[in-house]
Amino acid sequence: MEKKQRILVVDDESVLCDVLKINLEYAGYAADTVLSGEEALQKDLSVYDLFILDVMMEKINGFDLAKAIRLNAGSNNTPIIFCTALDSEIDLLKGFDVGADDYIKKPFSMNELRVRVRSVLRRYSSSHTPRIEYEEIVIDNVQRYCTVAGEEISLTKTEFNLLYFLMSNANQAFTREELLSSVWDDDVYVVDRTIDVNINRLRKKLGKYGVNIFTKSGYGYGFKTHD
Amino acid sequence: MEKKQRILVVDDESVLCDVLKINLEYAGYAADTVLSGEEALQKDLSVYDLFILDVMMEKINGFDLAKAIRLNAGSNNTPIIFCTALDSEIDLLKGFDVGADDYIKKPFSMNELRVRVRSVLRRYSSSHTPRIEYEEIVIDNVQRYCTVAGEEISLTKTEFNLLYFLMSNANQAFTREELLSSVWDDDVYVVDRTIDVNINRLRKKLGKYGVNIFTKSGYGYGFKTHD
DNA sequence: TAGCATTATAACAATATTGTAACAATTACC
DNA sequence: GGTAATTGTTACAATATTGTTATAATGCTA
Repeated sequence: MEKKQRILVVDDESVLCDVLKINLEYAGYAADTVLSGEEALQKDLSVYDLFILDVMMEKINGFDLAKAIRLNAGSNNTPIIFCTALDSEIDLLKGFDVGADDYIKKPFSMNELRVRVRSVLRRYSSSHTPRIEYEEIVIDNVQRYCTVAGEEISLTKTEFNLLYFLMSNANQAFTREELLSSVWDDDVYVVDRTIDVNINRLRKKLGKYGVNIFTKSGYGYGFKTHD
Repeated sequence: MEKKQRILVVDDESVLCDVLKINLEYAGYAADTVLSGEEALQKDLSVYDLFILDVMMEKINGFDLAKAIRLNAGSNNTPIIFCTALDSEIDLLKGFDVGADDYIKKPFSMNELRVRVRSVLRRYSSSHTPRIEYEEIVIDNVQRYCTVAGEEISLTKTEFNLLYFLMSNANQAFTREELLSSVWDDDVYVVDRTIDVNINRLRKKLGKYGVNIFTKSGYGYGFKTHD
């Protein structure tokens, strides 16, 4: 089991903290929450892989907290996602050189959040799981090969990325939109049926394990490791 | 017409209860009031979307009541706003791991209260819960699975959304109109008997738990977690 | 309990979604 | 530059889902 990535959520609304914590943990991260910038600064910031900060908080606001995080040797490179309720704050954010890696406007859905978090972490963390195995499938992200029952199957880049993503997030269903934003580059636009085609290609190449890629009709796809 | 959100006010001052009730109802919520924690615990807590608790009450104080609410399966995620007269209690609240979602200091204006209530309710949405369980039924919005007694039952998109909605608002009856506007896309028009058919399909797939979907003749449907 | 209203259910039709092959566009590689 | 591999798109076939209707069953009220 891979080491979970740690996320610190700083928001003064404890409901939102709870909901975020539940959802992030469900998505496979280790999440801590604190209700203020002061509390955040008492923590050991170096252990986190991502910060999610509310912009508008009493005393220390999100911007100032971000600055403090940037000054801390152990966290000066850690990505930050801001939550904001107001458009005016977004403008501020963009102008502001505080190192916002992304922002998300309240109210947001948990799906949206998961996509952002994953995408930011993917950009920043070099620590991907190098190798994932499921039964006879081995997918190795360092050497970039995939074997099924010892035999190498040649996957194209897209197929590889898709399978790697699905397998590293096994037993979750993803919408086509989520897959697009998680597997494809941010700046390309492809129609969502493209995913179906790539799923189809993957299934064929996976042979008897093709059925492990499941379809949720009306929703999307996923990789299952059990029935 | 959207279903009104229900609020339970627990305060031992009956004048304050009345004032709160009038104001909350005026603001468009359905408000019930009780004068003690004991009375509160006799209610079906699962129908409420928010609790407003006085901290200082005889016998069961607000903190203990909150703990009880958190232990109840149907209300363990429901937000709580505490009312308190003393600063010392606020400090306690912050330190206390009871899941206070907000607090408001007495005396407060009705405006203040409405702002808090709206903000907490807006942030919190039951649809954010990744996973709901009731006895042997598990419905998981991340994996998009529904299992009954460990066995996956395959639900279509509509069936899934319907069950998820009913279970996340358990023990409430919804009219067909409400279900249409909550579960179906806004831009589709379907006749309301369609809901009966989908309810019927769900009941079949739920097997012995089919009876948990109750019919309120002349009104609509709901999901009950007890008799 | 009769009579009306409402709901349950099955069967069917209409729609929507997905699978797949073929092709075109793009990229990678000698 | 030419060739092969990759990738995205489209079209159409195959499935699956969804809504509607008709009729049976049940519930409600006087």
